[in-house]
Amino acid sequence: MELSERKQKILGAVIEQYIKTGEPVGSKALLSALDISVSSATVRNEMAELSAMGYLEQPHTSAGRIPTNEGYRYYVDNLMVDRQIDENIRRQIEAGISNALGDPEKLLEKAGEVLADLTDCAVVSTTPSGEGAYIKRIEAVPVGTRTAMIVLLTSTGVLKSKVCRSDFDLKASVLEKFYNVVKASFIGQSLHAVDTPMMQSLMASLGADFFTLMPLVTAISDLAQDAARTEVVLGGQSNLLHHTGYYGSTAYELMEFLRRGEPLNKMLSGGAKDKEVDVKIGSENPYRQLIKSSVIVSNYNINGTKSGSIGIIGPTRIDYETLIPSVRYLTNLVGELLTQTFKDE
Amino acid sequence: MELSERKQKILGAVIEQYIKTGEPVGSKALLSALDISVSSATVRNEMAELSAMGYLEQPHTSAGRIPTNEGYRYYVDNLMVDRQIDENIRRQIEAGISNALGDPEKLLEKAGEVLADLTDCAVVSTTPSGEGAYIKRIEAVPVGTRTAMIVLLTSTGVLKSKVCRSDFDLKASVLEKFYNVVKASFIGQSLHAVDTPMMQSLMASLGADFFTLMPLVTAISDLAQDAARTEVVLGGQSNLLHHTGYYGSTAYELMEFLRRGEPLNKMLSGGAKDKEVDVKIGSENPYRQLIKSSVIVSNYNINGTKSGSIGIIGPTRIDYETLIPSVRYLTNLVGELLTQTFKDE
DNA sequence: TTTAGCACTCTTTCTGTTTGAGTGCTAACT
DNA sequence: AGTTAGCACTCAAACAGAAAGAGTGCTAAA
Repeated sequence: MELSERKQKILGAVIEQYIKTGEPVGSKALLSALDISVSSATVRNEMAELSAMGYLEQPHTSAGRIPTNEGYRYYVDNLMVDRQIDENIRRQIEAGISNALGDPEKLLEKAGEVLADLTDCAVVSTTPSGEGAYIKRIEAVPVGTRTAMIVLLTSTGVLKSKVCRSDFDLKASVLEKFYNVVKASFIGQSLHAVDTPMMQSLMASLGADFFTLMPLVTAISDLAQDAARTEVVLGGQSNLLHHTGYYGSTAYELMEFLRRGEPLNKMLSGGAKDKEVDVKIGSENPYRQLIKSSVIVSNYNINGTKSGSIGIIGPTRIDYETLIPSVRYLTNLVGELLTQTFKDE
Repeated sequence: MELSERKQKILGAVIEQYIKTGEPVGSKALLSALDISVSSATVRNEMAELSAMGYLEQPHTSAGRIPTNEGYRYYVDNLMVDRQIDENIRRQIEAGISNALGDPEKLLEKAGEVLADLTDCAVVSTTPSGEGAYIKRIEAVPVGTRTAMIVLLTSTGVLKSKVCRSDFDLKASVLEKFYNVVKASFIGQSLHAVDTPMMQSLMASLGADFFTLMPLVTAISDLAQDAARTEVVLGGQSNLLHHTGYYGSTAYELMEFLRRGEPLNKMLSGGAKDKEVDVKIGSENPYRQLIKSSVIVSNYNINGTKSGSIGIIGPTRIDYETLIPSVRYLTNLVGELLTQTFKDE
């Protein structure tokens, strides 16, 4: 659908104005924001056509126009200037996560906080997928005569731990056997390699030690699966309460949706396939709880392969032009940091 | 301040009714809920006196009465029946955290979820304090030629990790020296023993290895401090949005307050000194953001010593009679579980 | 001490009115 | 053709009574 240059200018101005003020914008108000020398009547005619095309709508007959989802879409795809990141914002981001090295989850939490403060949106991100990660180290630390904490560390820096209880005293001899098994069967294995068949054949080979080692070994398997699972890190939910439109049960439902995590995980891993930054506006989102919201997602790469995503969730009336570069910059930065810290050598 | 038996009955009935309905309760409505044979006029007179005493108030002249903070206080201290926990609720709690063994933080998260679902309140808890915990184990796992992940485990099951970067290659010989230092100076030490003087004298004794080991050793110190710090675990914030009275900027401010953590930490560690369960109503709370809320806190003990707290935050109009036993039961259960898992032997 | 009765107050709801913003249309103008 | 001025029209928001209803406080009698 081609729009005349003037229509584009008008549509863009309406959207930018509406994003700024939150009020429906009328023909007169628009005129002053527009450096075009036509009368309000002309603008009115154009706006009427834009409405007919589905880019604008009126809350009621005598009100100004607000953008439809299609309007925003056209704006994001065609009108918006894809700017570089603002220097100030860049500095804020860097200051925020400069000293946040640690495991990936902590880094993402910190990054989420920064982005939430910056965008006044909720921030969601997924921890690096287990894809390509292998088991770097396993430790069993006795915490009681018959309980031990099993700790597993992956090549991507994910650290998981679990307390497990045995039916026998965990004497040095038992631990020694445990470490032998660990060394022989687990260290260096990819996380995905620790699956049911693998565990079964391992169990079978344990022989007489089966009963003593079983709880410890199943704990490892649990941890490996845990580490392979991407987790959703959430931040800045309360920011949403700022925005008009998120109140009462709407706010509650959205919060509950965010808390659940699993749908978010699906959504994030699905999104932004080839694009650098993916924008989903209102009803373009796959979940009804997000029907009034926009989501901006970008992926981060570790060692050049797509490993996770960071996204922001806010009202459809959101400053796409400055937020998109922010999200893109942050994901790139996170990717770089994680790559640097956990690179294979 | 002594109240006649009838006044007590009336005050109690007003409060219970108001908790149930959320509407101001008038003399007539009360009459039917009260098994007393007097007229509404008499009740009216009594209510007028209760108002004068500061236990009840009217939103406006022609409305029914609602309890003041002092009213709730009198109810909680004198009128409420301190029931045992309801059998159904007990089962729900146990079902919820039965398989949540792991580190304390995970357990508290799970427990918080259960309690939040049960009470429709926000739940806050603090992880066990470092008091009495000692360092059980330290590991350095190389994740790059010059980066290593340092992992520290305490006797109370707290696991902390941090990536640190060295200026030298972390060869086996370096690690060996590291473990010698660890064994000699850290293992078995109480978390509080790792302080600045201790670190200084340790640094001085390192001699030629100072520069190679320094980053690793300071990481340990960081982790020890980290582990000694109690952390605030938060859950069920979105529940608050259910309740009338939490909307708009009130809701936002409360959410932000919860997010900040530090004040909560102070509040929880201060509260419930000798009492089993501590109830703070409205303006009794030390922070203005909680002026419209009630907080019910209880402590959990590990090995018989007070180690942390779990509390719920909701509107002042809250079902104290059933929620207090729930909080008490859960904290006891959490204490037992943690004691069992990490007991000294 | 209790109660019936009643005047009074104040919120809530509704109804109608006014105001103002903004539109769409028509007819004139370039 | 496209543009503009003018004007009637629509609708939300703001305001103002009026009526209904809930609940009170007070008084006087039981």
